[in-house]
Amino acid sequence: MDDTNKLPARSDDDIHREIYNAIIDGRLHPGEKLGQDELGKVFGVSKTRIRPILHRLSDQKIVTIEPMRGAFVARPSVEEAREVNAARQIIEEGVIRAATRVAKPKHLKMLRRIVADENEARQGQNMGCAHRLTGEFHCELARITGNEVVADVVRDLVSRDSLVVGLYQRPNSSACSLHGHSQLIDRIAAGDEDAAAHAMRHHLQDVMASLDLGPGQPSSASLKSAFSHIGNSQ
Amino acid sequence: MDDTNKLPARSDDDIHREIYNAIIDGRLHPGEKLGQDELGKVFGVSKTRIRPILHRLSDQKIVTIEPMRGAFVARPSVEEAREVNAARQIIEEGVIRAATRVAKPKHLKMLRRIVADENEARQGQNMGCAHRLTGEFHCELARITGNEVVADVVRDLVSRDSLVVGLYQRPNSSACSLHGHSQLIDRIAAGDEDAAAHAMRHHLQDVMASLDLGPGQPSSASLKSAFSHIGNSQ
DNA sequence: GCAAGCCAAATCGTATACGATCTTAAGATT
DNA sequence: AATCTTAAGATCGTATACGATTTGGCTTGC
Repeated sequence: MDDTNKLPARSDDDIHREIYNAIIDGRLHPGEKLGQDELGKVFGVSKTRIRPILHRLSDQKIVTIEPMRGAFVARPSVEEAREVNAARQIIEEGVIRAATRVAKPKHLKMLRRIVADENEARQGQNMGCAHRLTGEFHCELARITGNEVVADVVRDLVSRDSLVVGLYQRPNSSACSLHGHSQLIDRIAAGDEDAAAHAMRHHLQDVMASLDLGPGQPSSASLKSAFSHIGNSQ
Repeated sequence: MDDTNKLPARSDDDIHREIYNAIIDGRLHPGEKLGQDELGKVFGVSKTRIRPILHRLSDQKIVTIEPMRGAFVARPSVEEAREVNAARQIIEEGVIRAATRVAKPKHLKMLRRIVADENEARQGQNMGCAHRLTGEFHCELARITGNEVVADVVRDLVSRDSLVVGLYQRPNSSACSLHGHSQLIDRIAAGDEDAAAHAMRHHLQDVMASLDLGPGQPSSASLKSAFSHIGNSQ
């Protein structure tokens, strides 16, 4: 939407965001190889600039780097999935408590709008967009605290969970998050901190329970096609 | 001297940790310049390997990178200090609640031991060690949750706060944390989640209040002396 | 026919080299 | 004397080049 006819993304942050989004949006699948030379050609730069970006993604646990083997889109294990979810339960409890204390009507409005958009996307069978908005809800909730550090932490966790959901989600069982989100908003609106915290924990548990924790298989797609919108031919 | 690479092959993580610890322990002061060539000579490697490490430290907000200028030890502003502290209040509330729910006697024992060590260090005027243990207490508290993701998040936040404290701490007003930590342990031992959360918020507020938020001055020390224990000549 | 070993191709990790940009300091002008 | 200009030095950012390691296939032997 923003980078249509702009020739190759220039800054390191742009390239980082490009790969990041490609992974979160599911255009690059878990397990897929991210060759340095190949990515360099895609973005029209040398692999010297690609390497630190891959390491940064590795720090974010979005990418796995195997020494002398290369970088791959992370394929979180079931154990890691459980741990990230548990971390979200712990951290987002503090977040929703803080948010409940300071939430104003405009914040609630914003949250309701996200839920509405998510509902709309889901009705339109636009599952990718709906999935993205599901994460956006939690990020927006963190932003209510007015604390950017907290927002960053939550965003990182949500990103990792996006990978998990993409891997282990059952075909058609994700309507529960809509009800969960609405319930969270109601609790916040009521100013009931304990109830909101309780609802958050259960909401995240529900999301976890809705997953199919059998091993997901990485379907390999073309790397170049995922970045086709950049329009840089080798 | 024979610099024919007889130092144990240092991994990037080792170098990262070395610089990281030097900053957290206060051997490198906020604002100090971290030249790529200079650091490369210190560790006996090329700046090619130093650069990504500096970027990684920049992601952790421990180092500031000014484009085309270089890297410097981060000198968090008063505003950033407040934000990190606020983030800790939000996140560590969730942490201490989770810890209270699952804490076992051995965990309490570990926490009390850290407080004892901290007290001992403070009596022995070993303020650097005492300061480090103050952070260690909060990290250990996070580890009680059994969740490594949470522990990592807390460690990052505590690290950033270490820089803040090093910059803005008043000469001799840091005994309050001892009482605060003991109180936290008591609340956890009592299994009173709400009281523990309340105590945590106030503890972190107290730490913040004990700071002198006048501008701290960066004292520039020699870069090589900070890594003198590595013993790499030239 | 199958397994083990070796060689070639590919890819990664690091060092070196080079152009770009900022800083510094000296010199000329007002 | 102060300030603007300019040139030299230093440092950063990137590309290229080279050694190290893995992979996959082919040969060889059983």
